Amino acid sequence: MRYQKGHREETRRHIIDVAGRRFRQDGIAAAGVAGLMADAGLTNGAFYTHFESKEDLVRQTLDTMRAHAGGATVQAIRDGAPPEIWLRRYLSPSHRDNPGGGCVAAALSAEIARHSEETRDAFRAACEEFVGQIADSLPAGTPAVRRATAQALYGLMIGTLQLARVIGPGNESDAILENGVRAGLLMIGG
Amino acid sequence: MRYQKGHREETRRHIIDVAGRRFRQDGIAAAGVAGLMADAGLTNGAFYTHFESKEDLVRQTLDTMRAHAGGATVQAIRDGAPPEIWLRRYLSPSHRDNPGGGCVAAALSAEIARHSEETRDAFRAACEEFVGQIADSLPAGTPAVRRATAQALYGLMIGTLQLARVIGPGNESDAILENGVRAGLLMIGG
DNA sequence: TGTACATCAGTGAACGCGCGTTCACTGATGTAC
DNA sequence: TGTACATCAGTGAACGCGCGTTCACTGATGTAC
Repeated sequence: MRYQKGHREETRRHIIDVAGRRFRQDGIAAAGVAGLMADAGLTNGAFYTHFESKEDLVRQTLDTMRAHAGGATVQAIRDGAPPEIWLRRYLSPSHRDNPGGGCVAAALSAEIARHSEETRDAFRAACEEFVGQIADSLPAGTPAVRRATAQALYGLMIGTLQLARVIGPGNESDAILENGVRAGLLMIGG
Repeated sequence: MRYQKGHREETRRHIIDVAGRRFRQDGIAAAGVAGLMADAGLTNGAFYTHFESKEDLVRQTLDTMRAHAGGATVQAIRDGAPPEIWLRRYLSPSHRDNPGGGCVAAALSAEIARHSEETRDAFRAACEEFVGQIADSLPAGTPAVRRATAQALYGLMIGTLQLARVIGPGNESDAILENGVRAGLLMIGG
């Protein structure tokens, strides 16, 4: 078969899309190339016509996610939702139980910290973009103060979501999330 | 050779000690059994006279760490240091640059969230003990309020340290840590 | 006291397996003449 | 218009490697008689 124009690029994006989901869900190391390609409806051999290596895919995946570092939360922020809304959305049971479509940092920061400088740079860019969006969404303060608050808020969000994920679905975990929301609002308000 | 009494138990503890360090430094999946045993001065075969499986070692390592979940920070808390001291110690460049001797949650929470329920239970126990110690160290509030604050504070600490680790040593990373300290103190004060 | 056997922590080679990566090949379509 | 070759996305078997795990064996010491 011969393919219509743009097919190759579409396939590349599709592989990245599948990889982004699997990486966040299972971890980078645990998501194998052959499995990713099978998920994408292809065989393992085709992988290397699109990417130099698995590490190249990781970097490209992080680059692509720049604008989606916070998962669905970033959309809420873009839509101009107030902090209470997107904070609750980030620290929700739904986000906790679906890491595959969620925040990259909450799912992968510790693992990526052990990758190459190049990969970490791609991750950092994604995080900084998200922090910037949080800062823009904050109601008050100088740019510097808002950025500082946004950064700490992001740390709180990541750490709290991870704790909730380790504990797993249930009342105790829900309480930790709710607790994080309140602490976050306090950080914004104070 | 024959070994003196308690030798076996000492060896077991030594393997756990080495594993705890390597797990936090390289991740659980990346730390292989043969490598761990070589680090402990033994050969791979002896591993299974001490542990049922690698997962068994992971669980036992987490159990052993119950009282050390926050790394060196927990000692400062026990010594009765005020929050500013141990918070600064947790969110320090030294802790950022030495995950092997540091907080288990900051290094492994995302990875452990993908392990079995049994392993996650051991991790949760370690975390709860640490949160309890943080709560006891807080200056004011009812037990429930202090516990809630301690939990959110722990989330902030974990997430902030991870962000600093991904960025790596440098001014930007140091600023994130300092920023986290200030946000944490604000959470305690407010 | 001397001898035969049991115990026990550890050795190191081997197992099957899945990983990331390579490569000869396929087959449909485009292009040159 | 017909034919020969180039292009290109993808196939699928194979590569070496390190993983977790197993197992026959070692060698020093304890114990029974």
